[in-house]
Amino acid sequence: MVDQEISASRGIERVKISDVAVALSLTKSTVSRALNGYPDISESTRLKVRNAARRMGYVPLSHAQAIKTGRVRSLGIVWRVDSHDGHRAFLSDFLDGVSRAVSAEDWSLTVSTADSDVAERTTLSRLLKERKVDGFILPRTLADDPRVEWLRKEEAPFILYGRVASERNCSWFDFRGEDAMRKAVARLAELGHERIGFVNGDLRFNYALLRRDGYFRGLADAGIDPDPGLVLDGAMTRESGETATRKLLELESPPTGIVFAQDMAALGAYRAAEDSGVSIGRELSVIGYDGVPEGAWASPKLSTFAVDSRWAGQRLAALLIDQIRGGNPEDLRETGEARFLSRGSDRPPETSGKNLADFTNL
Amino acid sequence: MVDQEISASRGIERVKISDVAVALSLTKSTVSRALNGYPDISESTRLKVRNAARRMGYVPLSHAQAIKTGRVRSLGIVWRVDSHDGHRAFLSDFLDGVSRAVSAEDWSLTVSTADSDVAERTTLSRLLKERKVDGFILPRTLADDPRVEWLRKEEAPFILYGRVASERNCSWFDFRGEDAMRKAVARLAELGHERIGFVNGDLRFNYALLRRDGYFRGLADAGIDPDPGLVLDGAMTRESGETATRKLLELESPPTGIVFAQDMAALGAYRAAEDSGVSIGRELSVIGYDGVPEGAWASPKLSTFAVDSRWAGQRLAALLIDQIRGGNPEDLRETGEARFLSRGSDRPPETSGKNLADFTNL
DNA sequence: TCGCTTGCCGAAACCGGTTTCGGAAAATAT
DNA sequence: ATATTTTCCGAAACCGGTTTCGGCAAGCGA
Repeated sequence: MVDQEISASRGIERVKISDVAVALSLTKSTVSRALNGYPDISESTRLKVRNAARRMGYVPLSHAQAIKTGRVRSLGIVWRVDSHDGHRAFLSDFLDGVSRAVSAEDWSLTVSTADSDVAERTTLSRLLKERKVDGFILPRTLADDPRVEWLRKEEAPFILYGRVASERNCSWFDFRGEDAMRKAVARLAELGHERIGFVNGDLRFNYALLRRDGYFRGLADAGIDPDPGLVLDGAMTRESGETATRKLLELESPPTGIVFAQDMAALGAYRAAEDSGVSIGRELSVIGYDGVPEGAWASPKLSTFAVDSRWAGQRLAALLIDQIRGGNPEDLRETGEARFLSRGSDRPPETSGKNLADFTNL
Repeated sequence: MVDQEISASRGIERVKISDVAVALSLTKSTVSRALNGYPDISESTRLKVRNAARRMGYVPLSHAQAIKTGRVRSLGIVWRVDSHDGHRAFLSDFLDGVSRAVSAEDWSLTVSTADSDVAERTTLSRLLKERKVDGFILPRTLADDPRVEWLRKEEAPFILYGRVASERNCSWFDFRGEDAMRKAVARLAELGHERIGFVNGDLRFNYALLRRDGYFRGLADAGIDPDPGLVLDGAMTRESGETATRKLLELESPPTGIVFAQDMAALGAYRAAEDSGVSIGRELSVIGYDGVPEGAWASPKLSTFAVDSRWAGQRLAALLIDQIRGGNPEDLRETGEARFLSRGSDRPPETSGKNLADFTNL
C-alpha cells in the first residue's frame, strides 16, 4: 500500500471519527475502542478500523480526546533566562532530546521562559490550571527546591533534571558530576599535581554540593590534605571564573591545577592566566565540566567532562511520560556519566620553578 | 481584595464553569458569555461573574474551549538542529521573546525539533492534524521555501522569520541584514579600505541573497568596483569562515577588510589570520553580523551588527496571533534594524606595507 | 435441548466548555 | 394604554472524542 501522503487537510473538511465509523458501518464507539486497543474488539475489526483510519487520514484531535481523558499528551518546561549564559549552549541539544522522546510517543512539548522565581511559579500554575500540560520537566534543581513541594501539593507529575536532598517520592535524571570531579582530581594527582584548586558554581544548586563532595573525595583518594584556601564557589560565567582564577593565582603558594565545576568558568581562567603570564597547560592545568563547544576553540583546548544534554532531555521526557502513565516516581530515577575529553589543558606540573623555590624558602 | 493565591488545585476538585454558575444562580452559558465579552450581558452581571470567577479560582480548560472554538491558543515552532551551531546561541533569547508575547495573550508555545526536511514536514503535519497548535513560526527562511506553499495549501496560519521572494499572502518579521552589510562596507570604505571582501552564508537562505545585495550596494555607494574574486559564500561556521578567510588572504592582492554575513564565520577568520601572521584590526579589518556573545571574548573584540533575537521572537509571535485572529497577513510584516557594535576589529588599513610594494612592482 | 458463559459490538451518557435560539421583562415608541 | 423594540438571560444543541452499560449471538458444558 502506498504511504499516506503527508497532508493535514484543514480547510478541506477534516476526517473525524464518525466519518471512519460510517465508512465501515460501525459506531464511533467501536472505532474509538479499536484504535485505543480495548480488549473487547475482535482482531479482524481492529485491523479493518486501523487500515481505514490510515487510509482516510484520520487523526484524533488531541484536545477532543483530552476533554474526556484529562490528558493532553504534552510535557511542559519552564526555562530560566535570568541566570548566567552557562547553560544556554545546551538548550538546543536538550530540547532536541526532549522533543525526540516526546514525539516518539506522539506527545508534544510546551516551552515557556521565566526570569524570576515568581514568574516561574506563575507560569507553572497557569500551564497546570489551563491544563496545557500533563507534567513538568524541572531544570536547574536547587538543593532545597520549593518547586518540588509546591508541585507535590498540586499533585502534578514532574521530574527533576538534577537530584534533591529530600528524596521522598520524586523522580529525576542527572549526570553524576561528583564522579567527574573525583576523577578530575585523580587525574591531576596522577599527573603529579599536589596543590589542586576547585572553583565551584553557586552552592544553592544541588549539583554544586555534589561536585564539591566529589572534589574532596578525589583529594582523599589521592592522599592529599584539603586546603580550604584553594576552594572557591559562585563561578558560573567567564567573568567570575576569571576573577576566581586570579585569586587563586595570587595566593602565596598557588595551585598548579584547578578543577572547575563549569566550563564557562574554566574558560575565564584562560584570560586570567594570560594576564598573569601563566600559560595554561604548561604552568597551570585546568579541567572543566560540561563540554561546551567553545572549549574546543580555546588554546590549548579545554580538557573537560562532557555532558550529553540530548540524552538527558530524552531520558527526562521518557521517564516523565512513564510516570504520568502511572509509574511509581521512585522507580523512575536515572543517572548518567560525563565523558572525559582529554585535550590540551591538563598536563604534568612544571617541576623546576618558582613554586619549588618558594617552598624551600619556608 | 487579597490576591488570589497561586494554586492550581488539581487533585482537590477543580472549579469548573458550572460551579461558578451555580454559585451565582446563573447558567453556565451566561457565565461563559460574560467571561468572553459577549455584548448581550449586562455590565453588572459581567462584573459579578468576573469577580466570582477570580475569587473561586476558575480557569477554563484550554482543550475544553478548543473543542468548540477550534482554537487551542498555542503557537508552534519546529527548530532545525541539523545545521551549523550558528544560531544556537540565539535560541534562548528567541524563545524568551516568543514566550513573552505568547504569555501576554494567555497563549502557549509548542516546540519541536527536526533534523531534516522530511522530519520537519512530518512534525508540522502532525502538530497541525492533532491540532496542537493554531499556527507556526518558521525560522530559517529559504529563498524559495517549500514550507510556504505547503502550509498555504493546508490553510494553516504561519509567519516567517525572514522574507521570501514570492511575497503573495504571507507575513514575516526580519532584520534588514542588507542594510547592515551596506553600512559595513561604507564603514570600511570610510576608514580607507579599498579592497573589501565579503564572506557570505549559504545562498539557499534568503538572507544571504539580501546581504549580498547590500554588500554590492555598499561598494557602489563608495564608488568601488566590485571584484568577484573577493566574494565567497557558504561560510556559516568557524571552520568554514577560517578556510574562506585563508583563501582571501592567499590572493595576490588580498583584501584589507572583510565583511562577514555571520559572526561565527568572522570568528573563524581570527584563527586564519593568526596562522598567516596577520593581525586582526591592524592588518585585516573584520566586521561581522549577528552579535554572538563569543564576539566579545575574541581579541580584538569583534565589531559586528547585533541582532535582537528576543525582539524578533516577540514580534513574530504577536504578529502571528494577530493573523490567527483574522488579521490580513500582508498587513503583518515588520522589519528591524541590526545595531552596530563598534569594537576592535575594524580600523583604518595600514598604508605602508607589502601590498603597496606589490602594486608598484606590477 | 437448555442454561450459562464469552465474545463482540451498539446505544447512550459524558467530558467542560461555547454558541445559537427564543422568550420574558423592561424600555421605548405610538 | 397598547404596540414595538431592546435588553438580558435561560434552555438546549453542539463540538469530537471516550467510556460505561447492556444485549445479541455464538460457543460451551451438562
